[in-house]
Amino acid sequence: MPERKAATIGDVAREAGVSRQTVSNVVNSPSIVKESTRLKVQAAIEALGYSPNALARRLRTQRTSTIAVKLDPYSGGVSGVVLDRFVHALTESAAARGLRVLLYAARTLEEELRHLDELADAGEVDAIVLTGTSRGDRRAARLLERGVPFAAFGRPWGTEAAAHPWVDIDGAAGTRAATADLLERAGERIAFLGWPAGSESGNDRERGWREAMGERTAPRLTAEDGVAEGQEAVKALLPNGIDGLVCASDALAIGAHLAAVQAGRPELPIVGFDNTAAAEALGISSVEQLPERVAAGILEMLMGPEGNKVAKQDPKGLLVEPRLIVR
Amino acid sequence: MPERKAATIGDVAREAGVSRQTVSNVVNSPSIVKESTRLKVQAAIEALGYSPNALARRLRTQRTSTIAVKLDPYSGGVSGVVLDRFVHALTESAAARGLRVLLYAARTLEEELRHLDELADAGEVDAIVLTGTSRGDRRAARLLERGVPFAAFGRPWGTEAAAHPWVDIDGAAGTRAATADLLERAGERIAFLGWPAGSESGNDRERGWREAMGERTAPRLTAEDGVAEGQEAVKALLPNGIDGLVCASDALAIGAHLAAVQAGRPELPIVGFDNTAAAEALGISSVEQLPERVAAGILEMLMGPEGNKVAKQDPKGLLVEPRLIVR
DNA sequence: AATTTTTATTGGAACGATCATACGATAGGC
DNA sequence: GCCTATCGTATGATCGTTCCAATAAAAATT
Repeated sequence: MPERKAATIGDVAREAGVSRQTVSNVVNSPSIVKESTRLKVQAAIEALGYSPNALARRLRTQRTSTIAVKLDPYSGGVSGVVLDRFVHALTESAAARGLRVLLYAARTLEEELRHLDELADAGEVDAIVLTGTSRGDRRAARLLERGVPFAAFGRPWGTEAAAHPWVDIDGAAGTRAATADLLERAGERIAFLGWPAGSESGNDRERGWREAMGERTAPRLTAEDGVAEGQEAVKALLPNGIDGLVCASDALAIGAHLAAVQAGRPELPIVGFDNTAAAEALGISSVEQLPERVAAGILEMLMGPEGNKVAKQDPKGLLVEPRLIVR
Repeated sequence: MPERKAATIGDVAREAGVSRQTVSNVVNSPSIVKESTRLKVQAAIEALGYSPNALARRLRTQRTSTIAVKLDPYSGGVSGVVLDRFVHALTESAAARGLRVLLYAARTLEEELRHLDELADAGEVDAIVLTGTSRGDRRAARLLERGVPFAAFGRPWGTEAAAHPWVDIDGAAGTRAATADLLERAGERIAFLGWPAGSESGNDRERGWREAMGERTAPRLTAEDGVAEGQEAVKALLPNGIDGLVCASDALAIGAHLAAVQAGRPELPIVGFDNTAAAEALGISSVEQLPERVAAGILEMLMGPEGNKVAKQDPKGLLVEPRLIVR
C-alpha cells in the first residue's frame, strides 16, 4: 500500500517524543542537538521514512535552491552542441552543490524577457544563468535593474563590463594556439576562414589568428556559418596555395575539408572550433571549449568557491582557456 | 529602489478593500467574481505589481507544476543529439501547458535511482519523464512501486508492457521506409549494417529492413556504434557488390560512407538513422526521429490532450512514425 | 551559595497562498 | 409575505517547514 501519505516533521516529533523544532535541528544542524536525543530522532525518522518536504522548506526559507537556464531551440546546425554540453555540466555541478536546474525555452528575445520576469516575480529561482550574451544585452540590463542574481556564459561585450559576473571562453587564445601549431607543423601561409563582420566572438577568434601570424601574411576569408558556405569560400582559395587553415567553427572547417578533398589536397591541415562530434568523425583538428569549466566557474561566481546558497556576487569575469585537439 | 519587498495577496486585498479570497478568485477563476469588484481588484494588482508567489501556491495546492527529466552525460559521439532535441521540445511543450522542466543528472543507474527517490520523497515534481528504457527497467519498476506518475520515452520492452504510459519511435518503420526507398531507386541488394545482438532498438531497426527485403537476400553486418567501426565493417564488404546500405545509426552510416569513398564508390546510396548534423553535413540520407512529436505525446499521456495538471494516466503506448530524409 | 553563562529544548508565529465553509444579500416560487 | 435557491464575498483553518524568543536545565564563574 504505497499510497500512505508521507510523514511530516510533526509525525516524527510525536514518534520521538520531542518538539518539531528539535527534529528540524537534527535534520539541518545536527551538531547542536544532544547525542542521545539525536539518535532517538534519527530512529524515528528512519522508522517513518521521513523526508522533509521541499516546498514547505522553500516557502519558509524563501530560498528555492533552483537556478534557471535557457535551452535554445534546436538550431539544426553542427554547432549548438557546446551549449548542450554546458547545460549538462551545469546540472551536474549544481547537483553537487544541492541546487536544481530549471529549464526555460524561448524563441525570441521578447519571449525570453517575459520568462525572466515571470521567474523573478514568482520567486521561482534564486539565480539565473544567461547564455550567449551580446553587446548591450537587454536581458542582463533587465536582471540588473530588478536585482535578480545572475551570471552569464559570455562576456558583456559592451561598456557594462564590470556590472555583473561572467565566464567566457577565450576564443582568441584558441585560434592563437591553433595558428601557432600550424605555423610550426605546416608552413608560413596559414589562412583564416571566419564569419562576416559583426560577430563579437568572430572578431575575437580572428584576433587570435592575427596575433599568432604577426608579420606574416595569408588570406583571410569569410562565410556565413555552414558547411556548404565554408566549402564554397575555400573552393576559390585553394589554388592560391596555402599551408594550413584556421576556421571560426567546425561547420566552416568541415566545408573547407570537403573543398580540400575535392581539390585533391586531402592532407591540408585544417583546424575547426568547438570540437564537435562531426569534426571528430572526420578527423579534423579543433579547438575544444571546455564548457564544463565554464559551468563550474559560473556556479563559483554565484555561490562562492564552496557555498551552497546564492550569495551577493562581485561583478567579475573569468576567461577560460580552450584546448587545441590535434588530429 | 527595486529592493522593495514583493506585494502579497494580503496587500492587494487591503488596497482593493476586499478579502484575500476574492483576490485569489480574481487570479484563478475570474468568472465567479462580479465585474465591478474584479476591475477594482485588477487595478490594485496593477498598482502594486502583484504576482502570486509560486512557492506558497505550490505548498497549498500540493502541486509543483514541475516535471523532471534526466540529462544524460555528454556522450561525445555522433548520436545523443536526439535526446537533446527531445529535451528542447519537452521544455517548449511543457511551458505551453504551464509546466516547468527540472533537470537531473546521473552517471550510473544507482545514482539515478537515488535521484528519483529524492525527487519523489521531497515532493519536488508532479511527474517524471524517463528516457532510454530497457528490458525490465528498474527505474520504471521503482516509480510504479512508489506510485509516482511518469511516462517514458522508450518502450517497456519486457513483459510489463501495459504497466505505464510510454511513447517511442517506430524504428522498424523507419528502416522499412529506408529500405523500400533504396529498393526502388538503387537495386535489389540492399545490405544492413547494425549493432551486435542484444540491443532492443537495434533488433527493432533490423526487423524493419528484413520486412522490407522480404524474399530478397543481401549481407547483414554488425559493428559497435562508431564511425571507425562502421568504416572497418564495410571495408570488407564492398567487393561483394551491393546496391545500397541501411544503417542502424548515423555514426555507422558515416563510417560506411567513408569506406565507400575510399573504395571508389562515393555514389553508393547509404541511409543512416537519427538525422544528425554530421549526416546532414556529409549529404547522407537518414531517418529523422521527430523527437518533438514524442515530447508532445509524453505530455498528452501525463496530462490528457488539453490539461495543465498531471492526471491519472492510462498505461498506454504510442509509436511515432519517423520520417525518411533523402539527400 | 548565589549569580552568570552556556547548552538543549520548546511553543507559537510566520512564510503566502488556497480550501472548505459560513454568511449576507438578492432573486425566484408559491 | 414567507420560504428556499443562488450568488458573491468573507472568515478561519491548513499546507509543512523554519525562525524567533522564551524557558528549563546544566555548567561555569564569583
